[in-house]
Amino acid sequence: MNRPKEFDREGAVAVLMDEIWEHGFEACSVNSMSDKLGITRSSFYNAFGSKEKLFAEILEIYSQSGPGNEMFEITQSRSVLSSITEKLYEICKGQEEDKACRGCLAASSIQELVKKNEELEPVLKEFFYQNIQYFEKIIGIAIQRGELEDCDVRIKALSLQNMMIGLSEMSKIFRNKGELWSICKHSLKALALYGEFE
Amino acid sequence: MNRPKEFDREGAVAVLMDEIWEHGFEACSVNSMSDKLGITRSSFYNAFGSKEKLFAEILEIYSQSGPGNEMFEITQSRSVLSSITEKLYEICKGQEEDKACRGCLAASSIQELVKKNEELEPVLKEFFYQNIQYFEKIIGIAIQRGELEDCDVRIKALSLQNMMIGLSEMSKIFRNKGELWSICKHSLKALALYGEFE
DNA sequence: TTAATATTATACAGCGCTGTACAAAATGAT
DNA sequence: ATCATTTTGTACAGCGCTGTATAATATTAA
Repeated sequence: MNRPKEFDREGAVAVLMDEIWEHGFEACSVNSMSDKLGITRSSFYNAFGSKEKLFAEILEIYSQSGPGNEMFEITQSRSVLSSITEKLYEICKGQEEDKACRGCLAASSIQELVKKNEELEPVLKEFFYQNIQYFEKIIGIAIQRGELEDCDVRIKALSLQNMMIGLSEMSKIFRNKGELWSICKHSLKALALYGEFE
Repeated sequence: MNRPKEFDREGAVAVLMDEIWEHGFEACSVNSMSDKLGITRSSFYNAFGSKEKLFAEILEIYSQSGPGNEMFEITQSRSVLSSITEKLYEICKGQEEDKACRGCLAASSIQELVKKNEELEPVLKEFFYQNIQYFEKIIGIAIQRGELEDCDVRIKALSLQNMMIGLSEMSKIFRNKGELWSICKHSLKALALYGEFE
């Protein structure tokens, strides 16, 4: 009934996520992204609506696949703190090995979007609000299970988020092998959120 | 012997620091900055050489006046941890009150410069390296004075830096009154770097 | 007054980007 | 085969930005 798309939309979104992750939201023009995909700007606007709508879509995917909800794999049998610690270990290793120094997509976008993009600022904030809600939830579970002393759950969650955003940026500057994980490990222990794993 | 400048260079640098701090390095074009000062681009290039040289100059001033060396006022009579804590309290309060959500100039510039600006990347890194050196120094003093248990000074310094960079970005997202300081206080206590003040 | 010097003004030629508007092409249902 | 629909191609008109080059201007020492 209609002319079919000549490109794979899902694959395109993945490509553009990498582009924006690496070069940043502002540096990625509609022009350059269209070129990257080998399509025209017409097709871009037709498929994604706008750069903003595309980014919102990408952030949604990022929050499902990367960090975000169900970031830590919490199970009945496994220690919450170990789950947190292992995931952060993986993140540290990943960032140390990332030659492009991309850090966390959401954290890196704060500077470019807050107070600079009316449409995307609330989208990005919502991402972090949900993240914190999730952190609060699992920290609550850790307390219930007796893995963690009773404490202000929100402040603990925010402190963890704070540390993780810090890591994202630190990973771009301090590139000594193993150092990022040392910082993370020390900070987790300090926050009483460290658990041995494996 | 020569035609005098028709503008105050020192004042101009201060104005441009505010511009870049608020809008970011990339968003500030030579055009817009020249307009802001009411001078032509010729005069801009003549006075500052390039955007990059200007930024390096600004960062130098920032490191002397804002954070950076001698950030914490360490004296013989005063507790090192109290000095750290008080300074961070001031930073938190300042960021909470900052309507423009500017955060830390250096931290905010990481995303825009690392892997994106060959000339400024090393300048920005040097800023953080010096910062860490300074942190190591004062943490060493704290240990000497018995204010802090013996520990890996570098990791402690990096963890502090990590937390501070986190705060810079968190301050743009989480704007509840007093929350930033709560995070900071909790994290400082966790790192054993908290000291009462006043 | 003149010459030397530095600042400021004007202009150039080119680049990439924006969003839209309209035409062309490709498909499937009727 | 035609029609409706959607995607894709081409073009428009305008904007801001870049760095340099050359000319005009203002100052002061000689």
